[in-house]
Amino acid sequence: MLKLTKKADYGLMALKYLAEHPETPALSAKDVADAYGIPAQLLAKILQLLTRNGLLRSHAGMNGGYALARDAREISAYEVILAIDGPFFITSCTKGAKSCDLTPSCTIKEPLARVNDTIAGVLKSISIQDLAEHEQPASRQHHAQGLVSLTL
Amino acid sequence: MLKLTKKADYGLMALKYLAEHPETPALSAKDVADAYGIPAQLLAKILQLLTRNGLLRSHAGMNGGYALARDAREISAYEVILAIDGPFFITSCTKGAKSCDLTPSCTIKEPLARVNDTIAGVLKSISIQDLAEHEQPASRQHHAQGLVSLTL
DNA sequence: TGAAATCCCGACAGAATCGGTCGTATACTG
DNA sequence: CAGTATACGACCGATTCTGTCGGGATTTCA
Repeated sequence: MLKLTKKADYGLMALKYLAEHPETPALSAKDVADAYGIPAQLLAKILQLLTRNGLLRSHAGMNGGYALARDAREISAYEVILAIDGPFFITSCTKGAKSCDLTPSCTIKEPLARVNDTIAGVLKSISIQDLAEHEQPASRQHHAQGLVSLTL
Repeated sequence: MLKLTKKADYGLMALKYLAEHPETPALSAKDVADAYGIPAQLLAKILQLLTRNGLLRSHAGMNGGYALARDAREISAYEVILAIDGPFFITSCTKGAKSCDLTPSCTIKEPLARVNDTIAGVLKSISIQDLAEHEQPASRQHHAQGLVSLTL
């Protein structure tokens, strides 16, 4: 659990790819899809989503394609994920400010909301630029206490 | 996206409930389920999972039920989620140390692995105790730079 | 010993979500 | 006008998730 959808992954990969090719004025969905072996039509839809949300600029016609709408430093992973997967919230009962569906139960959500915020914060702190040069963003100081990634 | 399954939610709620009732030697799955309006049989399975993973101790027979296997302070949200949902990883292609399926593509995962570690760290830092007394754990110093939870 | 309470666990069905495809319409280029 | 490309809705198959059922084992207690 707690994983990104493939779509979000694809989206991040695509933006990264665009960030790595600043010389070309635009890259088509197919170009990017081929570069990574991603289903082209699927990626196309994802890029359209990103365009709708203002992260990309698109241009139809020959030599058209997509380009970053802003500097790669100004686009966060958070925005990308939000644009593609919609608003996320770590808790399953997510009716905005509303409490849990029927039961007055989920007293658990206040603490988890802070976890959610923390995650969002980390995601916001990661830019496409950071992905492109894949090494420590170094701007981050939370090298997370020891973590050897238990993930089993 | 990026949300816990209901099972994990239920599991956390149940542990919290147990932590809040230290006087009783054991609570049955039904007791907890009724307290929150959770499907009893489903919760039963979840509690069994937690027992198998050493987070709970169970006792059959009349007046049997479940109790925390350790102090609430010594059980982290991370363990609970791990026990219920299995190992998670934020990236979708998660073949352990292996890289992405076919394509040599996912250069995106190294940075995201660090995000994953950060999330895991936060989750590890939250104990059932923290959930029970639902206020700032205060042990956390990353009050996450400003975050107003954009989650839309 | 027998009944009741309770945990244990595998199998399964319905629903939701996700991944991916198709078809068509629209826009731009030359 | 022809070709390239985006835009977008509909749809389907696969997986995952939620919840239920049924049968079994263990403990308590009368």
